[in-house]
Amino acid sequence: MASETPPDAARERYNAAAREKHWQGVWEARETFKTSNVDRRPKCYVLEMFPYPSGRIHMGHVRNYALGDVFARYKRAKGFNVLHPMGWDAFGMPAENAAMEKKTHPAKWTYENIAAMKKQLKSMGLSLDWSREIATCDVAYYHQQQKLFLAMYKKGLAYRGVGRVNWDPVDQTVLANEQVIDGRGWRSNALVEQREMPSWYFRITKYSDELLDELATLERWPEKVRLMQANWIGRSEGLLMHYALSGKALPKGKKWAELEVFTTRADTIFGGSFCALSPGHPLTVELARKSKGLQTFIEECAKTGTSAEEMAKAEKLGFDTGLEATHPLIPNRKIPVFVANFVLMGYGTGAIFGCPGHDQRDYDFAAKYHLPITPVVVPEDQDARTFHLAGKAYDGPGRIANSGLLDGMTIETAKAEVARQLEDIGKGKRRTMYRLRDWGLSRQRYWGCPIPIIHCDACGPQAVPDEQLPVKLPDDVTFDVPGNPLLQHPTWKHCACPACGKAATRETDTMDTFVDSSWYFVRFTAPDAETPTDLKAAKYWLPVDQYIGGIEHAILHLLYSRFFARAMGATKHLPPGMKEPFGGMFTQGMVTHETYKSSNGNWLLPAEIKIEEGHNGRLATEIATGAPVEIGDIVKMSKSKKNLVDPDDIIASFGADCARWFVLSDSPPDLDRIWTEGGIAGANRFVQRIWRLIEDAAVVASPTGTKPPAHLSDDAIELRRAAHKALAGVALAIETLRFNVGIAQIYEFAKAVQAAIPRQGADHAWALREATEFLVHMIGPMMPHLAEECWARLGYNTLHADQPWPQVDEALLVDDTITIAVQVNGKRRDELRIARTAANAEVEAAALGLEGVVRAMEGKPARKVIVVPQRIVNVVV
RNA sequence: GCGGACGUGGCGAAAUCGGUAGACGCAACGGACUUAAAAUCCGUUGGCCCAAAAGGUCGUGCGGGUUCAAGUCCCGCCGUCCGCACCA
Repeated sequence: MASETPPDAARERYNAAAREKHWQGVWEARETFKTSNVDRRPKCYVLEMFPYPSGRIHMGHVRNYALGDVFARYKRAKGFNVLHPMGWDAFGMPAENAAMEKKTHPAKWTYENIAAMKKQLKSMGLSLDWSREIATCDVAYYHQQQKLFLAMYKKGLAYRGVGRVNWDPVDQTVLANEQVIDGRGWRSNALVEQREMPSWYFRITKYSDELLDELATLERWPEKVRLMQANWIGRSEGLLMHYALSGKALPKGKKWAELEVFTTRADTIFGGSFCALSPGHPLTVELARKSKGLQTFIEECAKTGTSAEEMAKAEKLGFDTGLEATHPLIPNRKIPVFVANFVLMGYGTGAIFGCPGHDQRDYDFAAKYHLPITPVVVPEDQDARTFHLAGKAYDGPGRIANSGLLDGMTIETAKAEVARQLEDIGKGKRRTMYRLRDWGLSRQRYWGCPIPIIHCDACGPQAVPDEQLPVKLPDDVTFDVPGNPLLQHPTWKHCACPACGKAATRETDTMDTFVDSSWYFVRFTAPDAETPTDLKAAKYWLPVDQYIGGIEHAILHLLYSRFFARAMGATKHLPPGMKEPFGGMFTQGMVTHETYKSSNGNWLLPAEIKIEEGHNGRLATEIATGAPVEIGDIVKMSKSKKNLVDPDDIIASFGADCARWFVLSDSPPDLDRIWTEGGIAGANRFVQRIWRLIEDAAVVASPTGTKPPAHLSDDAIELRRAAHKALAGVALAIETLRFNVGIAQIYEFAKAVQAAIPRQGADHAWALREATEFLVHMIGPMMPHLAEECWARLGYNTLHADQPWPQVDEALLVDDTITIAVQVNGKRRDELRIARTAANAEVEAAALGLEGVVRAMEGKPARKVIVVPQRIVNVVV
C-alpha cells in the first residue's frame, strides 16, 4: 500500500495558485455563498467594516477579512444561514484629490479602484455574497439615503443650524478637526479660520441618555470601546445657578441682571472667588462693544492654537470686566467677573464660578490674578483649621469646611443641600450636561451624497419632493478652481421651489461620509429594495451578530450607527425596538513589520533588502548596492515607512490560504500581528505538510462511509480522543474569536495524525479516516481552498464548503486515566497516573507512595493532604 | 492631567475556575537523507548548580500580602502602549 505514495523527492508540491483559482471558480459557479432572506435555519449576520476603495488592498484588509471569513464559514458549517456581504465606502475626499492631481473624474477613479480591489478580495477566497454588493456612491444607494435624510428631517432629527466650523480660506472648504494640523489646513497649509456657518445637523443629542445607558446592554462589545463611547458622550450631573450682577459697566436690560453658570461642584460655592465668562459668551460680546481692551483680549484668545497640545500648555489668561457677581446664598459676598480664555462656550452656559481650592484650572487662574484661594473641602484625616493646600487644588474626597451652614457635610450631601436651597428660591436648577454635540454633517464638497433640500427666498428650506429624488450629482464638474464644485456648477443648483414654484437654489452641501456608513449594514439585508430598508429583511437579519473592524472607529462610526438605528426606528425604517445595530463587536489589531533604513536615511521596502541571521544577530544589506541597512522599529505597515508587504505578491507566491493562515496564527486577533518572512515560510510549510499528510492518509485510511469496527485498539481510541478534543477545542476557539489558540491545537493534532499513518489494521484505518476528515474540517474555515482539495483527495465529490461541522462525542473528551501533579509543600515533586474516577482516599494513598514525594517529605509525617479531584494533590509536611 | 489596557524564554505567545508555567509557532543549534544544495524528517533549546544523567535550585516587570497552592486574587511601586484632553 505504502508504495502507492510517491517518495518525497518525486512528489508534486501543492500548487496553491492553480488550485485556489479552481475552487474560487467552483464556488462562484455554484453560488455557494449566495444567501437567501427566506430560510429555516437560524440566521447569523457576519460583517467586516467595508473598505474605502483606495485601489489596492493591504495586509490590514487581509487580516480583517480573514478573521471575519473564519467566523462566517464556521457558522455556515454549524448550520446557520449566514449573511456575509461586502461593499464599498466609496464617497470621500481622496477621489476629489485624485481628480485634482490626475485629472480623472472621481466616479471613474472610484469605480476603477473598486474593480481592482474586488479582484484582489476575490483572490482571498472569502465566503462573500457578492450579489449584495453596494457602493455608497451608487445612485441607487444615495437615492435611498436621501429618502432617509428627509424622513429624519421631517421628524426633527435633521435640522439646519449655525455652528462654528474650521474653514480653509484657500481650498474654500470646511475641514474636519483631524484635518487641521497646528492650526493649518492639511492640504493648503493655510491658516484655518473659525467661522460661523449655516450647516446641517443630526440631532444625536436627543439620544444622549439612551446611547450612554444602553452601552450596558452591549455585552459582546469590548469594554474599552464602551468606555470610550461613554467618555465621548460625557454626561455629568450638576446645577445651573444664577449670580446677580452689578457694576458700572453692566449693560442695561433685564437680560444682563443675572449670570447663569453651570457647576458639578455646588458643594464648593463658599470657595468661589471669581466668575469667568467665555470669550464667546453673549455678555462678553456685549461688553466688548464698549471696551477696546476687551476686544483686543477676545482677539488674542481666538489666536491661540486649536491643537490639543497648545490648548493644554496655554497659560490661563483673564480680563477683568469690572463687574461683580453676588451669590444667591451668600448675599454679603461679591466676587469679580472675568473673561477667561479657558472657559469654553460650547459647554454648559459658557460661564463658570471659579473655586481655586478644588479645581486646578481655577487655582492657576487665581494664583496669576491674586484672587483668594480658600479650601472648603478637607480630607477626613485632616483638621480644617490646619489643612493647607500644598500649591495645588485638592479634588479628592473629604468634608466641607469654611462654608457656614454646609460645614461638616460630605460632598454629596452638600451638593444636594445647595441644590435644594437654590431651587427653593428659584435661583438654581439641577441639570445634566453632555459633552456630546449634535452631528454636523454638511461638507462643502462634490464627492458625497447631495443633501436633498431646496432653498427658496420666500418659503425657506424645502424638502425635495419624493418624485424628484434622487438629487443626482452632476457629471460635468471641474476641479480647476478651489471650493465646492457643486456651488460653481453653472446650472445644477438652479431649480424651482416645490412649494411656490418660483426660482430657488439647491443645497450645495453634501453629506459627511460617516452618514453613508451609518446604515449600510441595514441596506445589505435588502440591497435592491425600492425603499431604504425592507422591514421584514431587517427584522430577520439584524442585529449584526458579529461585526469586525479597527479600533479607530470605536467612537464615531459605531456611535453614529447606533444613533441611526434609533433614528431609523423613529422614522419607521427599522422595526420597533431594534436599537442596537451590532450585537457583537470585535476590534482587530494591526499588521506590523520591521522598518529598514539605508545609510543615506531612506526607508527601504522589505523586498529591497536581504537579511542574514547568524550568531551575532541579524544583519541587513541592500540587495541593489550591498550596502548595510539599519533595522528599525516594528510599526504598523505604512507607505511612508515603506514597511509594506503586498498581499498580491504573497498570494501569488504562497497562496491565499497561506496568507490567511499566517495572519490568523500566533497573535491574538485583537493584538498586533508582526509580519515576518520566517513566519510566512512556516505557514507555507504547514500547508505543504497538510497536503502530504492527506495524500498519505488517503492511501491507508478506510474508504469513505466505512462502518466503525466492533473493536478498537488503545492506540486507535487515543487517536479518536485526540480528534474529538481538537475538534471541540478548535470550535471553542473560533466561537470566542481566539483563532491563534485554535491554530495551535490544529498543529498539535496534525502531528498526532501524522504519527498514526504508519499503523496497521482495520481499526486504525477507520480511526485514521475519522481523524483525517476532522483535520480537514478544522482547517476549512481558515484555509478553505486547501480543505476543498483535501476533501476531494479523500474521495468525496461534494464541496467541503457545504459540509457540516462534525458532532463531537463528549464521551471521548474525558480520559479514563489521567495524570495529576503531586506537590509537597506547594512544589511539584512527582506525578500520578490514576483512574479518573478514583476516590480521594485512593489518590491520597497513591500520591504518598510516589518516589519523588517520599524523597521530598524526608521522612516527616504529612500534616495535611489536599486532594483536588482530577487536578492536583498537595502534601503539607 | 484624566481614563484604560498591558508587562510570561532570543521572538510571537499559551495556561477557559487559584491547581504540573512556557502548549503551539518563529528563530537558533545538532543529526539523518544528498556528490552538494534545496526540500523533507528526527532531536535539543528559560537561567543557574552538576562531566552527564538523575536530581536540585531560581524563575511570569519590582516590593509586600492572602492561601495548602498565585502568571491568575489584594495593596503599593516601576515601565510600555492607547484613548481623551481647559467639558467647570
